[in-house]
Amino acid sequence: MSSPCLSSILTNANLTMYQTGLPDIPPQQLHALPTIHTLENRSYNMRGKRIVINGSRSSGHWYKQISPHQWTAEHVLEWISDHVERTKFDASTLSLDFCSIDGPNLCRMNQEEMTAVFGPQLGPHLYQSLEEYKTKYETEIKRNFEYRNGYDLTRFTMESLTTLDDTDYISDNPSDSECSSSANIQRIKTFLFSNVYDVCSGGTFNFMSSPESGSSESDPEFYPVSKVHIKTEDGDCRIKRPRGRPPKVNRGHSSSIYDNPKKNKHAPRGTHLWEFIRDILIHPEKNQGLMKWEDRREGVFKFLKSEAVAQMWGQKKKNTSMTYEKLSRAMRYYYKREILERVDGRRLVYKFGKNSSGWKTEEIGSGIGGVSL
DNA sequence: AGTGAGTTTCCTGCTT
DNA sequence: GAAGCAGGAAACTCAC
Repeated sequence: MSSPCLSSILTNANLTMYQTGLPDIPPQQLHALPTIHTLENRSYNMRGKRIVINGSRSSGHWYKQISPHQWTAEHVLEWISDHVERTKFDASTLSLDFCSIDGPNLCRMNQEEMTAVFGPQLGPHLYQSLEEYKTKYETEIKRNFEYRNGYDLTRFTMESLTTLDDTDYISDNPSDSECSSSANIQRIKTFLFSNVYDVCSGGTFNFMSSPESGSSESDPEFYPVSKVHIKTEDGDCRIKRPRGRPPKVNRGHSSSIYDNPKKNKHAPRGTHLWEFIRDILIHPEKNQGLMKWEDRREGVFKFLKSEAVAQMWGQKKKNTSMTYEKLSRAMRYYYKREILERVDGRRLVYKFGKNSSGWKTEEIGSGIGGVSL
């Protein structure tokens, strides 16, 4: 059975999935935008559980972020749609019967079956694409697990791992005697579940390919994800990420499409945050209601537009994800070095400390600190 | 290549 | 409840 409406169904499926109205943002900027990953809430089904994922980065290709074994029918539709679009294939010749197929069932199909379903032109193309996604996902997840837990998973397929039950004991680590088989399986399941469902806990990574290319030739990249919450019907279970800045992935691989083109993220000496703040205060032309002196002689000042100042600082450092929260953390580090002093009980108010310079009227007047009015 | 400085990016807990 | 503050932790870039 063929349908002339399939292409519109594919389009509708995509519209349904991507109706957030995200603008076209280059991947570098997408990577840096602070709020872009908080825009979507999504639901997936896995073994009868409804899972709501809040706050994953959106690329517009959700299926690429999930293992093919966990694709829903929507993801499969999205994936087919992508290939139909890319290959300029006539979607009207496709059978609608297979548009409700989900990832696990899709993964069970061999090349002949795919060709029979999707035709000799699209079938092999889809089969090859699916194999690529399966392989990459399995390899990376296993590698991450092995790296963190020391188990050798090479003899297991993704299917066998996701369907492990507690009677299977797969530890290859003889020193892991205290670890029961059940606990082991649970650990692996938890890890796989976390990876498959876009959960990042420090060393866990998300799977995504270039939104620009959208092609299977472009290698999907792993990158860290921030602030992901998972809810199940059993109750809210927020996955905690470890403290500290998440490690940057693909360190040293400058060819990555996600490498930020900015080279000098770190400000050159002489343009420290406190100096930037000071310059805003002493240069009225730079300070358009952003900050004000509370006590000029004492060096007490206040942020009037904290986020705007943070944005300016971010602009200077070529970091579009700068926020007042981050800026203020850097400000608080100045307390220890006595560049700033605490002003207790007053929000957005800071005071220059004894190790700061160039803000006093007499200094400015005599040109100390390289500042002139 | 190693190291330290100065952030940046997370977090939790508390206060306003 | 939101916003801000405080400070721990870890990772980052850059200068030396």
